[in-house]
Amino acid sequence: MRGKETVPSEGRASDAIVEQIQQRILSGELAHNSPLSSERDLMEQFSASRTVIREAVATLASRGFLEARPRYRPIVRKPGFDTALNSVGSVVELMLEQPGGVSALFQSRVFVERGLVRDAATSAGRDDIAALKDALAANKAAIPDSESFFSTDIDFHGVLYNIPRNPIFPTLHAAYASWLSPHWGRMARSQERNETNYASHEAIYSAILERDPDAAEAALASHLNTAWSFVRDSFGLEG
Amino acid sequence: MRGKETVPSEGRASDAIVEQIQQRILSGELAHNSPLSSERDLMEQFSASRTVIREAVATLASRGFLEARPRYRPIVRKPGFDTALNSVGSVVELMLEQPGGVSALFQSRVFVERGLVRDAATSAGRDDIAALKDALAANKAAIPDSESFFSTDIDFHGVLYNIPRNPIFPTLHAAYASWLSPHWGRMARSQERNETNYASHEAIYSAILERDPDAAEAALASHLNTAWSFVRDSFGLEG
DNA sequence: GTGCAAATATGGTCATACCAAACTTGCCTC
DNA sequence: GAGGCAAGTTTGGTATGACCATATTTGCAC
Repeated sequence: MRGKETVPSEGRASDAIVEQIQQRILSGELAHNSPLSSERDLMEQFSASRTVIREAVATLASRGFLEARPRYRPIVRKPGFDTALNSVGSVVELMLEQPGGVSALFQSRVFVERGLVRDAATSAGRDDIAALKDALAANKAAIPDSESFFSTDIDFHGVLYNIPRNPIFPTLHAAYASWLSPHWGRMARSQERNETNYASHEAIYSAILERDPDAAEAALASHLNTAWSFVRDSFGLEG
Repeated sequence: MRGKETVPSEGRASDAIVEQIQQRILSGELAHNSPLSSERDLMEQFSASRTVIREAVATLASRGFLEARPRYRPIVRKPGFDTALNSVGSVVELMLEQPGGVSALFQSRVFVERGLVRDAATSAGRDDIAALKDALAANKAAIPDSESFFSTDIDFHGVLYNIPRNPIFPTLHAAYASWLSPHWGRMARSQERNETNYASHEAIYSAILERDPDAAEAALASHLNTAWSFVRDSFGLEG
């Protein structure tokens, strides 16, 4: 007998398998970073055809539970907040190519960071302040080297995202960094600009130290909007 | 001859097909909401096996370019910002099941809306105010009916997300609504609580009218935090 | 023209086969 | 015994062909 009786009721046969494997990953039964069993093994385990197994694996991979490089064994990945961002990445990049896309994303970042510095000014703890101070110092030291200035710049802003003690924010920061960097990276750099940017960071820091939310927000908005207009003009973007 | 010579060089055969179809969708050659050609047609068009075609379709579906219900023809979807959020959905839901997940997400919402009402207070236009007023009136009228109060409540907050004129925000609002509703939905409702919530909305509206960002922010924070503590206590959540 | 039943097209699954690249084994050299 | 290399084996990627159940279309009857 060929084409065996197909289960008539349910939707997809692979769904059940996806569910089971997903549970095993979440429960730790399948360890993080360990390779998945071979497709032919899984066929036996679930008594399903290879077609279905492959479909299940593909689904899990698209959800971030497996990392499946073209010709290698899939690797088990226990997903975290970063996985979520990774899975949107491709779609977001398309959005960014549409008119106004980069601008919209950047403006949302400005919005978020305005809130972050306000909160920092009103409620940053001793350790937060210390972290900001360190990041600022590193940024200052990097002024001569545009490459590392770029990275310490990102780090300085990153400190702000840590202050809420909410894991969503650092993830968000990583997302902004990875999505916006491609555009920033193409921007001309100069020590002069580095100095300007450093001065802005210092102004933000000072306002936070002085517990002045309005000043902090204003300094940050001015800083980012200046940077934005520079990037925008660097290669004809809208907004 | 069976298993014809497989292209040795490239990684996945389906990738090229995915790319082409994706382009046709983005260019509009394949219209939004139109059904995709049948798999057997696509086999001819791309001279590929059904295996590869199906894999390509599955990939496109997972990226949100196609909506593939179990037994129907895939439907072409030109992705927008909402597609992106939709594709994170499954991962986010897992995050929410982890300790502190719901709390973290909700606190991020409070953060965003605090910023939104501040901006509304400083820069809402005539039409924004009108929209808020309408939403508020609808909310008031719905006080006796908890079901529609819930929905007009969401709408009222939604108006705030429209004010920045940035397509990311309405999308974000939809995301919050869909991710948090499952938890809200289980909360006990009463006309009394509806009245309390309505009063909060009115307070927010008034503060915006009076162009008082601090009052607006305070009113919103108080409103959401009260609601949160109510939900939290309703079924033992942390945070 | 409308309604419904038969015919057909289509997506979902199974089984089998073959290739090329990845991985394992084991022998051979230094 | 450590290291390297070649043969052998496993595994993922793809192609075919077949069959089921359901969606969709066709076509006849009223």
